[in-house]
Amino acid sequence: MNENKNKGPDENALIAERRRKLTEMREVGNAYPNDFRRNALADELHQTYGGHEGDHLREEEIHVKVSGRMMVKRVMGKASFIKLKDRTTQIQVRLERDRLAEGLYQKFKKWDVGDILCVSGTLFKTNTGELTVMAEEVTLVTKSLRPLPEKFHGLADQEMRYRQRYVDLIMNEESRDVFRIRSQIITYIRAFLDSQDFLEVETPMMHSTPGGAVARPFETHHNALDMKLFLRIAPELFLKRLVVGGFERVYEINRSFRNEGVSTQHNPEFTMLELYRAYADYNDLIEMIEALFKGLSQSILGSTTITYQEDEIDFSKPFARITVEDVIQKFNPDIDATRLRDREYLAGLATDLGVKVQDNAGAGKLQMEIFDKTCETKLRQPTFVTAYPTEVSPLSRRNDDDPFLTDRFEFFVVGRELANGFSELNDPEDQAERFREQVENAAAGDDEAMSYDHDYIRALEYGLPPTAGLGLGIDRLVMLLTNSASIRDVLLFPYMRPEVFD
RNA sequence: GGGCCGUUAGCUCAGUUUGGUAGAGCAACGGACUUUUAAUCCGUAGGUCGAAGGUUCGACUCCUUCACGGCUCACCA
Repeated sequence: MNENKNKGPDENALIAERRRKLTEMREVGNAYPNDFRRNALADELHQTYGGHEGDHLREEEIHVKVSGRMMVKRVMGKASFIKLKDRTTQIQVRLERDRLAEGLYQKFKKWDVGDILCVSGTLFKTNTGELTVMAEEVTLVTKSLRPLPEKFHGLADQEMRYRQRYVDLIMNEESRDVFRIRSQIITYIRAFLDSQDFLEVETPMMHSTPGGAVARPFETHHNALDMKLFLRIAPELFLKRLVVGGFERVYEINRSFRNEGVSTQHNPEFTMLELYRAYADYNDLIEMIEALFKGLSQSILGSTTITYQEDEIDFSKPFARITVEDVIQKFNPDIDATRLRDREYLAGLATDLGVKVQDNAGAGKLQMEIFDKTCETKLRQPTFVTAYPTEVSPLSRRNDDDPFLTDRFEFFVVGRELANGFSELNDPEDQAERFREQVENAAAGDDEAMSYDHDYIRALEYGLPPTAGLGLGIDRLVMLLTNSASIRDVLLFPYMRPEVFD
């Protein structure tokens, strides 16, 4: 038996048996060779030779070198079938004792499902027409010490799928597909923006003043400088500094961090697209989002209609647009439309809905409470809600005709917010005033209120051109396009409480 | 944070209602088998039933607390 220090957690008899096999391999040579180079991937072989007649293939004598993890092993006496899985898909291999070097077949029979093999051989087709490699040489290049989950059901345990994503990815092709699509979505977004002359940038993730969103930040500490730092809650204020600097079109596909609850739609760290475009307003962004979503669904899923859980979503029609006050009326038909900005009236409605009304909440804040309670989940089809109250939009440009409102929208699909955008507030004096209000709110106990960012005001004083900007939740977008019910299904390593190893 | 549900062999699951000391399939181990497709056939081994207490002659089963997870409500994004 091996020494204790070499053992991983959860050692059991199955692992011990495989460890014993590894020890035997070490005794007769290099147990972890790395000198084999394949010359074909499984899906290339299926595409190129899958249509060939079996007799034809025999005559062609096509030699290939493949490698991958052994997912299936069927030993039938002096011959066996196995399946190797590479990054594309699986390819079957047949091993016959009498075609292999002396004693090799006996060694192979001790290998386990999960081991990583390299095979050289010739293509042929089985009686049932499956493209298969007849092995001439076979090498075990990585011994797998841990047994894989059961082949038919795969890995079903949700907790283990998230904690040990590597096992989930080995076993569940649907899970691999989700992350392939995630990558395609991000690639598509980059191409979409790059083609419009946007510059991709990276801005700090550690902020001395958190800002750009309404949320509690994570705090950390810089030892050498002995100072408090915050993980960013949004890159917004840095990106707008870049527009001041003359990068008129910028974007960042960013990881941001918010110290809030965890749910099927919230992870402490999440990915967002933020983009800023000078000489544009929020209507231009609405058009961009509409074009982006139509292009994405067509390109990624091959259709402009998609199924998400219980909903059929149609991206082909023009997306709906409605103002906050109109949508509140639509879903609250008994409301008194003449009192939509009457704080006392709204406070009463909010209280009836179970909202704890804060003393410093104005009509705008209360409108949003009512919206969240009565409207949000009903916005199933793609909808832009516009004209958000200034009170809840401290970075948005005030509407020219109605100072109660800003030129802002949020984008909803399947009852969830996917994006938030607005014409940027580029009046430094108005912005300074809004920051002061936020500071007052913080003093009054609002622990999500923004801080006063002096350097950001200074940047605005140099002059931010008229600009529009938006944030788009990438994780929620991926959920939508992969029909995933939980944000954890689209995050490779979602946040989990630490596992206890004893 | 509240509510509901779950945690049994490496994996997928029975067993809990009605307490009597744990089962199957796959995987493993030994054997048979040269075209399988969740291969098949014979045999063997594998579990302090999430943890700790309690009730009981006796607890996987009933009760309490805790841990982790899922769904959901609240809060938010």
